[in-house]
Amino acid sequence: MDGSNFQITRLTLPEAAAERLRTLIIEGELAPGARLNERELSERLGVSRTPLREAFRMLAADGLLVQLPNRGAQVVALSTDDVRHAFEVMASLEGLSGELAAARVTDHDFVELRALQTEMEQAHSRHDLPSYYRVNRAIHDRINAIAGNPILTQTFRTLNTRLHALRFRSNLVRTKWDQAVAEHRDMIDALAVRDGVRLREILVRHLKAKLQAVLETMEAA
Amino acid sequence: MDGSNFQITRLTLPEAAAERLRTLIIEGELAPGARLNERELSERLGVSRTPLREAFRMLAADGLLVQLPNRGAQVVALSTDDVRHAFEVMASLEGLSGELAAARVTDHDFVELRALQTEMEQAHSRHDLPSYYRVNRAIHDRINAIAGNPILTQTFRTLNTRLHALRFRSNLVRTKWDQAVAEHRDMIDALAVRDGVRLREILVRHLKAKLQAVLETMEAA
DNA sequence: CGATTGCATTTTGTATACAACATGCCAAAC
DNA sequence: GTTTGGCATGTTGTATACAAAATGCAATCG
Repeated sequence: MDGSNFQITRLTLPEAAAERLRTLIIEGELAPGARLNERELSERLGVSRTPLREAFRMLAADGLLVQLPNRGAQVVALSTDDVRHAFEVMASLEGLSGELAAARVTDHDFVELRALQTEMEQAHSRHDLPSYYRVNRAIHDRINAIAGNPILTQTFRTLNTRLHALRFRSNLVRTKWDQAVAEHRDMIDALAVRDGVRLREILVRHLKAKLQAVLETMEAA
Repeated sequence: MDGSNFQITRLTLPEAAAERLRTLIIEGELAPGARLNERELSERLGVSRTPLREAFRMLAADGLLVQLPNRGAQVVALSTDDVRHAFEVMASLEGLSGELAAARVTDHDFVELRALQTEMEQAHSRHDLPSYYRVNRAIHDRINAIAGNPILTQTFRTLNTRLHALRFRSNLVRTKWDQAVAEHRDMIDALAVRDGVRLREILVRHLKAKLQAVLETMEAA
């Protein structure tokens, strides 16, 4: 990785449509359970029905839509059980990710992670939630990258995308936030001594806590 | 579940096309790396290009095809690293599956598994490889079902489908086969005493052995 | 009054014509 | 001789017309 990436990426029309729909779903513009009328949507997006249908298929593969034969597509409505199941799998994958990362982490990676950790603590003390989420994601992505298993990364990302449709961010109580930051400190420490087993444990526990927070948010709504 | 299922399932045209393509890929009729010409394939399948394209999108989501913009679809060619990575993730998921299954297994499940185990041993002593594979798969599916996490099942199935494109079955050396059967016995034993940790270990080890066998087959070819 | 059947309307599914793009070849320029 | 530009050809991408299926409503029958 040398950082210089000159590749220009033109999105294909179906990709662009899928991208747009994805944000519409995640931002709640298209509510869970909503039926998507092809003609209407194609007009709203300024795209004909053919590429829109391909976008539907992509989003269905992501688990963001379900397609019923002859009855079109609708936005998935996740049950609390779905969320529990997804987190169960994600915890396992994060654990694996941590174990692999501990085995492969380089000093250079470590410097980067420390920097991110500092950034996170600053966001925390500033009560800057958006920055916190951004850095949080960056740290987890970084660990995932260090693990060096693209299939793991992709599998995890897919599950994560599904859950994003919940928009559970926003209400994070103080004590949980403090705890999460502390857990991140522990993660970096475990990585520093390359203790894969401990890192796995921390990550699994971390996700369990997150699941609880998400379930509480869901119940509130 | 009452067993009586009257639902008739008509596959949609894209689904049917995808199904057909899937077997063509798995059976090697469409070789890894092969480019799929839309017009030609649509004629061979007796389907127009529109549903065929939707089938492409589904298979691309499964990871069986890659789609390059304006350059069509081609069958993925898995590298040994891809296989290693996939197995790494699958081992983790199987482990989780075992852990969950041990916590939830009922006596009735257990009777079924014992029956399958007996069937497997018979196939083994008959040197009946096809039956062995069938029962093997049934056992793993059963454990997965007992685990009771549909998202886990689906995630696992997706990864498994990708690997099936390799067609690594066939040459299984005697010692490995003996070992695999013994491992299955251990699995059932671990389930019997609901020892999730041990079941996890066995499953992870089991998959590691399978990976070795697959890599050897790949190198031979 | 309730259930059922047929019809009208809406919506999705498929085929196909046309547009945009990629690719390979050849000629011209340097 | 190598590179560049233009053209011809084939292949993918998109829009749209038409077919098939579902849905809602009203009329009819019990």
